[in-house]
Amino acid sequence: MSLMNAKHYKIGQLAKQFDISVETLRYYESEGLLLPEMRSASGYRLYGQQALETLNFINHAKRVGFSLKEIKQLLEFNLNKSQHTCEDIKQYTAIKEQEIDKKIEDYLKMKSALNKLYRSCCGGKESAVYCSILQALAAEDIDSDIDSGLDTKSGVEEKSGE
Amino acid sequence: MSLMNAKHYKIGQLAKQFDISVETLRYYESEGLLLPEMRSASGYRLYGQQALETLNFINHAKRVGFSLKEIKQLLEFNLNKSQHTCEDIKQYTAIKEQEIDKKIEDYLKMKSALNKLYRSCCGGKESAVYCSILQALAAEDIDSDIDSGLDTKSGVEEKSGE
DNA sequence: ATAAACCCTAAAGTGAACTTTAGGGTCAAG
DNA sequence: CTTGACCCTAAAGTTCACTTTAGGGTTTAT
Repeated sequence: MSLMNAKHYKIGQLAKQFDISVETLRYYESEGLLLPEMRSASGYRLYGQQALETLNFINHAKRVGFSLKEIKQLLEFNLNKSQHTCEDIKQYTAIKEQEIDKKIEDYLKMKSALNKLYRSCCGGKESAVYCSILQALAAEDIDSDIDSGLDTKSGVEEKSGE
Repeated sequence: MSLMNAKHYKIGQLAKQFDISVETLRYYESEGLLLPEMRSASGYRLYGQQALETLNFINHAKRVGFSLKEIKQLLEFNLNKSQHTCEDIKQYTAIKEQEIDKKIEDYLKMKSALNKLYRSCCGGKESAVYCSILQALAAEDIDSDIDSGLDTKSGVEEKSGE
């Protein structure tokens, strides 16, 4: 019953297997994502099969864009599968997908604006005095939402002395 | 000569014009991006026309994805246009575009992997015990690069006591 | 003249995911 | 028996772009 002859890994061995740092593993522990199965007499962390699976799960979840906080939640889902529905889990990924869509959209906008700048410039060896990139960045109307009150709003009149 | 009757804005007025916080303006100053033209007798920051232009430049540059550090560099380019070439400036935007391309690529990969998970799941009200999303995240081979040495590497043998 | 609205500085906090530092035990090899 | 590789903890630092806090002057309207 208390006989266990399963493999156990010290933190450095686990780190090497997954190509991450031991500090990261300790950090994951501090965040409640990956607890060692036990400690040796001298206090060394000993990880078992479960740790390999958890770490694998963490890596996969990271790869699809989940934050550590979200991964913690997903690990809980996975641990208590029976308490949750497919609907819940699917919804969780749907929300993440929307977030990622938003980022893609934002970056695509940036890329397009940036590429417009890029194409506008000759890129030659002449001085940038008339560089159209700098001109465009300095222009007041790439996107006009700053033209309210520039002429009419109150300003502080500065009279020579002061 | 020392007679100047240009408009000057106090920090709160400038903040309102650009719809940002006064703290942000002070932060930009601390980062060397936006210096007030002068100070009033009581130490209030007074911004002039130049500040409006700089802030406008900052906003445009932010919108296309430049960091504040990079914007500082761009402002320097803009200030000393004649010292730089179109080639330099164009190169600067090209590098940024590559970075953004990389991000888009990364996020597209995430989206695709995530969507694959999404589509695999029935999303029903039944328990998640066999949820294919959780199964996929727990699987060891979504992307096989962790199969080296799992069976052969050294492990710590743990014998009942200890 | 007083209260509200505004301004100032310096320093610390935020969040994410780690990394680094400092100081100190443990274990295997030679 | 000591050296080097490995492990431990607690706490602070990193990056980015701000925000918040604390404590205190100034200006404006009434």
